[in-house]
Amino acid sequence: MVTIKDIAKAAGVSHTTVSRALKGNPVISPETRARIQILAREMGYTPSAVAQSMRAQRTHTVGMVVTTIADPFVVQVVEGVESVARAAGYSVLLCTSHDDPDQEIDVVETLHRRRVDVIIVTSSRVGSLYPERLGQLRVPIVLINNQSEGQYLYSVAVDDVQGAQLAVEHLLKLGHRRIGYVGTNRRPRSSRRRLAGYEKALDQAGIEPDPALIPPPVSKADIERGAEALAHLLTTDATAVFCYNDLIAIGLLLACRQRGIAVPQQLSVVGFDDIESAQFVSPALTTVNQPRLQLGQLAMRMALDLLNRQEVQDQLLLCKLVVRESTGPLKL
Amino acid sequence: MVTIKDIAKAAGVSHTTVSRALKGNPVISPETRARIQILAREMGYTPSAVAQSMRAQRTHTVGMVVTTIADPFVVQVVEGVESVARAAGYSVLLCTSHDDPDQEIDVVETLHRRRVDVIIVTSSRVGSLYPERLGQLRVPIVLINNQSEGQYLYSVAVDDVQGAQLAVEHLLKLGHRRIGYVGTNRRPRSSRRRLAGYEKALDQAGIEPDPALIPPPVSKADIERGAEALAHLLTTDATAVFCYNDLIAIGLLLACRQRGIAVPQQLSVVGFDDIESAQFVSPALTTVNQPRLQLGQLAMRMALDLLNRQEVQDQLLLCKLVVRESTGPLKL
DNA sequence: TTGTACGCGTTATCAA
DNA sequence: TTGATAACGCGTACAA
Repeated sequence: MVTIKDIAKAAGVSHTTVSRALKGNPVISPETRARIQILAREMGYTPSAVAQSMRAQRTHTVGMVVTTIADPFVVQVVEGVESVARAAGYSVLLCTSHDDPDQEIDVVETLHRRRVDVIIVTSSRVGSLYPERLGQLRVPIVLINNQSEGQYLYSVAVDDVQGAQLAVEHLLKLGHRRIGYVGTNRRPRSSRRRLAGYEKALDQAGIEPDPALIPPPVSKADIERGAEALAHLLTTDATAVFCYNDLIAIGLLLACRQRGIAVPQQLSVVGFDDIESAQFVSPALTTVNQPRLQLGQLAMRMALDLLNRQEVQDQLLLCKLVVRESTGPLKL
Repeated sequence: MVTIKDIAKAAGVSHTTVSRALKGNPVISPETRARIQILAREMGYTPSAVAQSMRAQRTHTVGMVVTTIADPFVVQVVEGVESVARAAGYSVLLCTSHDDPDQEIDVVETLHRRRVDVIIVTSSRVGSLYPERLGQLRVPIVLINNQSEGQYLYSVAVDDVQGAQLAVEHLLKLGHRRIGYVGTNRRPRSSRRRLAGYEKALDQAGIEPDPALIPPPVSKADIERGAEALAHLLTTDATAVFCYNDLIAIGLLLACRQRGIAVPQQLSVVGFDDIESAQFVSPALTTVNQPRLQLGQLAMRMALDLLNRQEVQDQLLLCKLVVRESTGPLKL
């Protein structure tokens, strides 16, 4: 690996001069600067970011912790983070926690060991776990859609309440009155919030929420959760259902097809997330779009602000309703 | 940030002793070792990977270059790489090239500057671009499903020919004789290979390939490409079609629904990749499964072998056929 | 058993 | 305009 010392030797100057010449320091004479720059190119020199980090006590690296990359939600968030990061000269260290608090702590330690300048975590549970350790680390942490309260933390999140309201108001406008909600206990906090939005919308329409229309959450893969929730709802008089996310909604749709239940004629279905598959299922899924790319971009911008010692404020992003074919007017 | 020197000062020993104590060097007396380890924990010490990299001339970092994370294909490959990497004590720097050769070169330079130990690139075009520079870098590069030939490079790929053969043989077994192929020019190399597999399967069945059944590739988003290809095929007597990938196949399926063409009764459709949406579309898509997770794992293992100066050999992975509902027997 | 000194590659400070 | 030196944090050869 060629270093500035190698170049210095070849040019017959000190490595200090080389360093200055390469960064265009005006104190170096134009001729030597040019000579050294050419030499550096010829020798295939690339400055060592490791040494620079060592010296500057800054790595220009952001640690990104996700539950799993396989989650269609996560993908675009990462994309948003990466694009903003790279534009600002930062690189992204990607780690997965597999939704396991222990692994989440483990990767946060790894990232700290690697001296990342800032950490971004999606759907975290880390906050409540060990605040004293976070205090020790002194690494700013930005949470995306975090599932836990905590100090030392900054956050960017989607407005779950507002999104859920959009979904349920849409169903109400179509004439539905008996509307179910299928939650999850794998994301307790946002599931509670979407439930709150659901109840708020019903409340504003003067409808009393009916616990019978809310199948108790079970810990299962989302697709099966949807099928199972359908079985429960069929024992009720529900004419529409709002699901915690698209995968659950898709599982429910597939179960409808198996059981010969017409969507939306017999049952209207709304999801949440707007993942890619939502537009391809049949009928295409009406859902609530989370601005995922924006979520990632905003998180990274907030991270940059933190690094520049700017004031930052927690952000709440609004969702948009995407009406497709899985919802229709109430049939009497 | 607390360093071994801080601990040394607090313990009244030299930083050398601290260093040795913390890595359990048996030359240190058990009492001082214990004392120092406790002290280190209390002070919240984490060794600096930056300094360690500096000293060891090794970063234990792998650079991963993908076209875009949004590609459902890429996701699992990254997952495979990350899991093997982390198990081996490596971290992953993730970069996107957006399928732009310039950006691809740019990120490779960035990764080199950061002194990653090895680089993994998916669907690369980098190989042919600047072999002399790659020779300078001296960073081993592992390519996944690469689209270009080149030296200094190691590769892991899926057997496109075999996968395509599986798909077409399946259609032949169902009685189809007039089978179309919808390729792409965005992945020229693997599209050519899948075409080769298609032709090979036909050949073995004693069928002459008919160029009329192969809509000329156009540079468009995959979904539209599928719709457009269907329009072309409807002017022929094709009874089945094999698509370069699932997104094209899904686009074709959606177009069929719009035009009222029954799948598989009037047209059998096969995709390639087995992305998540393939199981959710209606009818569920018969497709060729690429072992994506394995692809990523294998690439990272090969990377580790390279770092340990072991012999490595380019690998070709076999695909599996996944029969769902979009293919059926030829109707006479 | 412990400590001293040095180097990894870069940049800032001070001196010439 | 250029150079010598030190420092970032760690690990190791060598000395005590």
